[in-house]
Amino acid sequence: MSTIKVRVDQKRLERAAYVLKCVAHPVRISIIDLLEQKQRLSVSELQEALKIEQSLLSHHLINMRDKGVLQTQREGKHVYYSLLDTGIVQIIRYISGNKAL
Amino acid sequence: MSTIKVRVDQKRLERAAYVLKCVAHPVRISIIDLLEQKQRLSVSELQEALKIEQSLLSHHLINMRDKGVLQTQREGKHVYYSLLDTGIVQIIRYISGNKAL
DNA sequence: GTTATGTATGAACATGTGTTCAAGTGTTGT
DNA sequence: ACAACACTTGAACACATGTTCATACATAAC
Repeated sequence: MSTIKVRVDQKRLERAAYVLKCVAHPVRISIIDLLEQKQRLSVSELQEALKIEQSLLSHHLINMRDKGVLQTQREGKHVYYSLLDTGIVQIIRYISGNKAL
Repeated sequence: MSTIKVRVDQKRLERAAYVLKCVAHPVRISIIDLLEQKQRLSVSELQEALKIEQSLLSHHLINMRDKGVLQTQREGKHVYYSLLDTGIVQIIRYISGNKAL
């Protein structure tokens, strides 16, 4: 009787869930998709593409940055966001390219 | 001035977020990990491995089944769960094998 | 300085999610 | 029929999350 064990330790599990949660939202998936196409985009460029309220977008962006998915650079009035964790991209690419979905 | 567009359509976005949400939880990641190791496991076997309350486990399992990630077969008193969507496995494998996490 | 533009912040609210508990359904064995 | 076991269900609650609105901050242009 071989007992089975979870191979991933608790910390990794929590971290994995944390990252996945951050991706599991239509708006955030869209943001990642856009940033994969064009390395860096300002908030207003993203807003133009997503057509959502500015403050809502800002909340999502800051959320993603705080979780280590995005990074920012200010340039004058504009703030440019870009992908930091490229692993996320692979997940999105996999998911959005999956016929089963 | 080339405007950028989200490449994934709304329905796929929602579905992708839906599936990812279903994975974005420590207990559910563990369940997937266990079911990858051993094709099918009964609720009590899973409970033994996860050491969580039975009804909580049941809620998670049914949730995952309803979302098309798992499937069930009853055999006598036992109910066996197994993975239905193998794509999920790849995501978990990718995430849990990611040094960056 | 003031104004306009781009972005962030915080409170408030609605909604969704995870968990527990108590009770329910199936199935087997006696 | 009854008890014992394996699992499900639903209500209740706490907590997290998404959204909106109004307001604040930062930079540039005048």
